[in-house]
Amino acid sequence: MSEMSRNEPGGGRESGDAEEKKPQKVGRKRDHTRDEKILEATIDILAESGFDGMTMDRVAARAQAGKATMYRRWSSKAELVRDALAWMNRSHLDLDNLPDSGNLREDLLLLIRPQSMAEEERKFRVLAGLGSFLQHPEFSETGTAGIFDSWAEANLQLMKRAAARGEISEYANLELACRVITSSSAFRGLIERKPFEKAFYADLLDGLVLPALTIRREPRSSTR
Amino acid sequence: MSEMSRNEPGGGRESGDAEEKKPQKVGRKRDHTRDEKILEATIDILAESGFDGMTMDRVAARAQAGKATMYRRWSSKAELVRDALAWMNRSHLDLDNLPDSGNLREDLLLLIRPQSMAEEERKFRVLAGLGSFLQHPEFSETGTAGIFDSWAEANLQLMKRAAARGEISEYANLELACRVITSSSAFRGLIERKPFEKAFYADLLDGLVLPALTIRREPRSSTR
DNA sequence: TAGTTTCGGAACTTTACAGTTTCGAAATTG
DNA sequence: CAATTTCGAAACTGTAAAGTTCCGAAACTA
Repeated sequence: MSEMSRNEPGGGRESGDAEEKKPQKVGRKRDHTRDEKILEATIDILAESGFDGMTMDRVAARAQAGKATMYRRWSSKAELVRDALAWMNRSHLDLDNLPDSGNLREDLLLLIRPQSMAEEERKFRVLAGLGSFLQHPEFSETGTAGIFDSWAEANLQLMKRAAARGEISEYANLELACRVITSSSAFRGLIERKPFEKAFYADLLDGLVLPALTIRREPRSSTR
Repeated sequence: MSEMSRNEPGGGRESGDAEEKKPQKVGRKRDHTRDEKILEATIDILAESGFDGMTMDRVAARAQAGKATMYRRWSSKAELVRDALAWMNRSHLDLDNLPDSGNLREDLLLLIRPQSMAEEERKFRVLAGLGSFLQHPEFSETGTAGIFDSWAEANLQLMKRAAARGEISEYANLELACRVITSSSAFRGLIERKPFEKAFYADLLDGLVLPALTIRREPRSSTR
């Protein structure tokens, strides 16, 4: 988040220099509830129409805001989108409250409840419509890391618990398995643009991931 | 390919109707070597700067062509890009001349020779920069199918041969394994934008795909 | 109350680029 | 040769959207 601040009453950090911009206290205060409304409208429109279809005028209209209000907070469309992505990804999976059924397959499936998947699909749609905006490396991480990393981390914890239970092989490459799950799901959602169905996910687990994790013998070492 | 034709000497298909446009033979002939130069410049710039960074003026300048020449062949930027993608994907993997070392792992690795991988990475860069242009379903297939499908098909044939040799389980889901290989590679190239190294590919094979394919017991049936 | 800053809304300016037209030169045909 | 169509190059047109400015009203401070 990098919003410009000018008439912020709370953030009065004392500056060492004398000629610094001291927090002015005169005038109407900035209404922070507008921020979220604008970010929400931004994500809404990104999900509907992608980056190119998202115009500042449309966002302003959707958020019932004036463009002056928007440009007082974000100096460009790129900055607004960057912050909107961060805002979208603020709700991570709750890593402290993961399913624990005693069975890895069940745990992995419980992770993708229909409710949370609707959210994720929306995020996918936003990402897919982002297009070449994701090109810029500075924004690429903001856009993707928030979604895939937290999911991969959750999967990894489930797998580690399964390993501790002796449910899967001690030789299994858990990080690789997690990457494959997220990669395959992302490819399906972002590139193929197919809906994320439970059957697809179950096939991926049963046909490839779980068999590989439960293999008994040591895998061949990689060639480097 | 859907280029407009007007002064084409060769394509004189006799028209049944009397008032049809008959192939005129007068005037300077169209120089077909310009087509390829323009398509090449298009792909060049797409790889460098993505769809948004590719302007018709830039392509014209790079190809040493006039814009009139371009619009005589393609009626819009979208058409030009579509044909350029098809042109880029004209060199498929040679499915009739696949490696056959007698070992699946070796075959799969032989498929990604460094030389062909440089080509593929370039294609990945083009696709990544295509962004929201890929949104349009009509072009999505042109863009992705040419790259991933032929590769997945080659992998599938190698796996089928390995299955015939008894090298991998009869229960293995070969199509799924191929999809996972292409998906993971595409995610790495398109989303993470990391280089496609042989070590990554070998890890994927050794850590996940080959173990899953060589599993002995029947996998759990998928939940639908 | 006077001064300042916010608000939504709308008009405005600027810029980038797709697509069109024009130009003189070169090919091609009859 | 004359007519026609191509070529590269450049000028031109139209439009969409980013970014700016102005407006009257509201909120806040001193």
